[in-house]
Amino acid sequence: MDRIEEIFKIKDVKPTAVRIVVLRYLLEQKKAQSLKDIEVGLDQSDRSSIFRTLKTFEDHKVIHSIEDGSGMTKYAVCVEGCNCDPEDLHYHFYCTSCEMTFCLLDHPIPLVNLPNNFKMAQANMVIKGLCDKCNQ
Amino acid sequence: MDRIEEIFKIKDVKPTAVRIVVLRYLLEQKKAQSLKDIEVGLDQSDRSSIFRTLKTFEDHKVIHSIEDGSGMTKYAVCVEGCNCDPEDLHYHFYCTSCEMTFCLLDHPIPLVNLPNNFKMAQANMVIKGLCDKCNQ
DNA sequence: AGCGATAGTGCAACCCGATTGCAAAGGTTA
DNA sequence: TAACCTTTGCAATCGGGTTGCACTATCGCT
Ligand SMILES: [Mn+2]
Ligand SMILES: [Mn+2]
Ligand SMILES: [Zn+2]
Ligand SMILES: [Zn+2]
Repeated sequence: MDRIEEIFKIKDVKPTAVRIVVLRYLLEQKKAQSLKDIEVGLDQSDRSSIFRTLKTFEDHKVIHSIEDGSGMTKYAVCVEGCNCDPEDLHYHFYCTSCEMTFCLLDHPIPLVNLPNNFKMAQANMVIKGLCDKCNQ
Repeated sequence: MDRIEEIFKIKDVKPTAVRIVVLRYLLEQKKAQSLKDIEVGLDQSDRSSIFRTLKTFEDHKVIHSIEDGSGMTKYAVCVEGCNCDPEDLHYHFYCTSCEMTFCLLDHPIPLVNLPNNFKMAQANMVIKGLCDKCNQ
């Protein structure tokens, strides 16, 4: 069973035509993708179908979304075993020059001592600056 | 000299009618405000004027913006001495129940060891969950 | 296989926060 | 005062995101 089939099975998502091409596309990318990126990258699928696919994927923790401040939500495939719990979260890096957004997969976010009685459920942690390519 | 005059002077912003009411309004708030929040809170100033005022304030580090994932950028007045450098940044908390966004002023963000040659300039760190009021 | 129920897709329209063009109003300077 | 620059208000526009709806594919059952 290949990676894509496996993900659909583990995350309990029915594999459909659009879902398969979107997931395959996302798995090929090195940077997080916006809805527009995916639409352009696939060039035949409908935007609203991709949109609903992304919602489904996010609900089932196939992907996670990143608010990088660019105005477009970005999406990236979750790593194996990720359940999108606080301990699964990682930093993201947004390069203000090339406008790429990366998952810093080996940079888990630290536990933050919140004020009394505050309860953390998720987090969106984005570091902005210059990536290695742009920082010459 | 009161706080408002002082801020305009220190941050080198010319105090104009709209700027004065916007800054005064922001200083009164306990939670970060969206453009819409400010427009409603002031109820006579024009949205685009407020918008441009916020841009001016942000450029001059009078306020900082927060992308909390709600779809509306939020703004909060910087504390005295803040220069919006990495060491001045703090976590934010977005309550998914009451939809309020707070500055966690006494929670500075930690230094992150970025991959080789990456350079951090800014950050947008938002923790999401339930605030003390909503976490009953 | 046949049939009704359910889920997914494509298209077009809409929503709404953000942004801009432009002319009027205000302020500054010589 | 006259020329100039800045700020403001209004209306229009942009663009990402979202939704209604009809059509199609798939599923569950007989
Ligand atoms: Mn990620
Ligand atoms: Mn803040
Ligand atoms: Zn870059
Ligand atoms: Zn709350």
